[in-house]
Amino acid sequence: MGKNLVGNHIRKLRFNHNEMTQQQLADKVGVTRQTIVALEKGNYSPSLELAFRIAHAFGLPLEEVFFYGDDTSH
Amino acid sequence: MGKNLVGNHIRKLRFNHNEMTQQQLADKVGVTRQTIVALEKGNYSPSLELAFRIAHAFGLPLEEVFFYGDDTSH
DNA sequence: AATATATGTAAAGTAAACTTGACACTGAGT
DNA sequence: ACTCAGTGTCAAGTTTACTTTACATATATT
Repeated sequence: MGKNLVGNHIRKLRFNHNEMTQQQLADKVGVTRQTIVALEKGNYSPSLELAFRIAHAFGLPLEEVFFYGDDTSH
Repeated sequence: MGKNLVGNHIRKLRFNHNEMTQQQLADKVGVTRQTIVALEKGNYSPSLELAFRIAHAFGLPLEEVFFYGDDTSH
């Protein structure tokens, strides 16, 4: 049902990179925790605006957090 | 309302880079022409998925087409 | 003058992103 | 045994992205 073609490394980044909880990330980017859960699970892809804010929260360019199609590079 | 914080270079790219009409771009990325109009006008920001497809249509990385906040670099 | 192409706009509808509130499970700490 | 932090999930609601249809205007072409 409308297979989501966009993937992300949010969960990995929370642990490896920042040791951040879902709630902390949610607060930092201004959404609810449920939204972070949904994104990590791949239920849907974020708005471009939210994607920018999340990437910014990790101090990374957008395309190092989100990718289109298969994750070939990481 | 709810000022759109994401900008883009779609219109510039259509002319300078590809000589593409709104309709051609719309077809290429699988949306209607009205969506392209709205994006160029900055009425709203696209989904992340659509942003990826548009960047791909221009053969550019996403962040060379879309930017967060002011356009400092171009 | 007529036709075609490219663009702007607007109203009403659908679909998807995101919120709110609530409850369940696990693992660590006391 | 109890509590608490972190996570998963679900249902119902709001907001925003996107569609559909339709009409307007400007420029170029015949």
